[in-house]
Amino acid sequence: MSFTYEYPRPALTTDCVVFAWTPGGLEILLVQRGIAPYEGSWALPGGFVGMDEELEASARRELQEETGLTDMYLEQLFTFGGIERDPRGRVVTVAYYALIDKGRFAPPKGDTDARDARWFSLDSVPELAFDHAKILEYAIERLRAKVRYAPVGFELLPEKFALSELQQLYENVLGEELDKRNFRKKLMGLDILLDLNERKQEAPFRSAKLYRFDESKYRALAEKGMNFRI
Amino acid sequence: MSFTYEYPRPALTTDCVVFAWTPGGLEILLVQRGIAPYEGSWALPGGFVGMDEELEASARRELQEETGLTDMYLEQLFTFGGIERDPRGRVVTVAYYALIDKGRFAPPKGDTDARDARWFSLDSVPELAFDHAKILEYAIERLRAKVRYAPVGFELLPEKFALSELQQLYENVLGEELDKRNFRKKLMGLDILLDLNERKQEAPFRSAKLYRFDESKYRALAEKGMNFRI
DNA sequence: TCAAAAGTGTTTCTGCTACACCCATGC
DNA sequence: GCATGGGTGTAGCAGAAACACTTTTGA
Repeated sequence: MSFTYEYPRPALTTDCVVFAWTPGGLEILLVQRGIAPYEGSWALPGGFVGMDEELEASARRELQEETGLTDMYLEQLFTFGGIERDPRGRVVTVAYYALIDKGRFAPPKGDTDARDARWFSLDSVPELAFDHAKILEYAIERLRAKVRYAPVGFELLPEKFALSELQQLYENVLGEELDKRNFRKKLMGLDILLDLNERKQEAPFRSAKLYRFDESKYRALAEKGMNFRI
Repeated sequence: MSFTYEYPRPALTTDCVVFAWTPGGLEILLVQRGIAPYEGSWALPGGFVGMDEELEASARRELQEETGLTDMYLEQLFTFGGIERDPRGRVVTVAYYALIDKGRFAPPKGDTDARDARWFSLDSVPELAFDHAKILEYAIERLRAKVRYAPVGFELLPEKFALSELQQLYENVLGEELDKRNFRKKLMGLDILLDLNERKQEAPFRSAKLYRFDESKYRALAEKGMNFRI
């Protein structure tokens, strides 16, 4: 089967930078390519956009296929269209980034296109195929900017989390230390955290209170002009 | 001539929201389509991406061809890929927005694809072809956010401008009134305006001092951690 | 001398920053 | 009883917001 057009068309793909957080820091999900070009190299999960498929749906489908992940926060990042970015010819890619709670998912598995899929700590990312290093850099920059003015950090945590976990997450994303008292004051002052009156289990010392991000409350307050700023 | 591929490919275009400022408020540039679909309707300037053309270069070329504008501030906005957005079939568009000093250019002219090109005040934009109303909305939102933390507003003014013009511009973009004294204090405090020791001509009353945005000074200060915030 | 816009300081308030100790728990 | 992270308040400071009058110029 083949498809013919009057004018040449670039191929169109989506690629996705998937972030997760652990107490050790931020991680991203990479797949090892099972086919040329860059066979054996690590790359962002992604693939060609179907003809009847929305761009975001394409990104979600690729993630599902290559890594088993579904239902995560996903946001369009930037479209990369450099002429030489793919040796197979002109390929334009719409890049997305995703934020997931790593605990929600089984360890990812590869598929036919992807031999293997693995988490990498952000400070030990291998060489990446194509221009994926540039895309990753762009994604980190965006995430760093966005956590400051939008409540997206919660997407990286389990539903129930301790304030110290949230603070650590922010420190990892922003790359700077934050004052514990000021951080807690700020978060509590925003009035968007629900105190669950539960405590984290299994600690060899005092256990931490657990909170949940109250999204509907956040929305209501945001309407009224409150603005999230960390 | 025709081009054949193993898998179907969406067509790829760029479209551009061109903003300019006048004392009457913000304006955008629209072209009247000379060909189907939506023949006769007003639309954003744009067109198909060439096979050996960077995305941004495509947007610049289309603007040059359809409106005569060159060398303006241009930034990628978002990629719109809705399945039904173009009746001719699947067309994905990478949207950009541009900021220009209207005074630098002759009144725009149409070309073959565009019967006519005209400026429209933002509060009297006609019905737009395709999903261009959505793209416009997105661009306004982006511009509104961006002028607060980056010195892009200057792109809409002539090289030499009065502080009151800058303030009016900000009021138009943000849709709110600003205090004159606080605005001047803030801008002067940033120390990125060069006092030209000139005054605006042709006023039937006291003439205003002219300033120029000192980009290299801005960059130097930005490096050192100063942050532009209005 | 009037009309129109340019230009200028001070006070108040709010929100950010800096900073150190006691508490609860499991071992 | 000790090691470990959890949890708390206050004072000082900087930047934002509110606010009104004088100056300059041309007609």
